[in-house]
Amino acid sequence: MNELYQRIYDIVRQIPPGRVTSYGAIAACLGSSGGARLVGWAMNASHHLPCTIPAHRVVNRHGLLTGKHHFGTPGTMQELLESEGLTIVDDQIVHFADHFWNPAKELENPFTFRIDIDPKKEQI
DNA sequence: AAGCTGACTATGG
DNA sequence: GCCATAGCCAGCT
Repeated sequence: MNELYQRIYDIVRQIPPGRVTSYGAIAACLGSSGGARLVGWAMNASHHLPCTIPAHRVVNRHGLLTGKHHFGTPGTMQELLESEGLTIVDDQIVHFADHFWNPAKELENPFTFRIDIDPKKEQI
């Protein structure tokens, strides 16, 4: 568990300012597609952690600031993101796809999975 | 020990 | 695109 958490924190720490990613992307980078909730729980646990985790750069797949309520005061997460040059409207990141940071791609790890092929269309 | 909850996501209608 | 369902893992009651 500590190892998995450490890996999650390691990825979150590597998110460059002004960029955001999603729980699922991190989970997928670790190999557990269904572990998106675990990432959220790790973020929650990161609060009482000595090191600083930019959890505000992690949002859900819609770019919605679902975890803003866990930053002590609601609005902190949005403020942090806006201070990095992002725009948030209605708790949602504007041009989310444009600021999205894919850990599996940016980190260039071996788990890089390409979704070039569409299994539905291929119909092997 | 069993069940519920949660900062989630994918899929089917 | 929206709603309902299911799968997922860890922690808490």
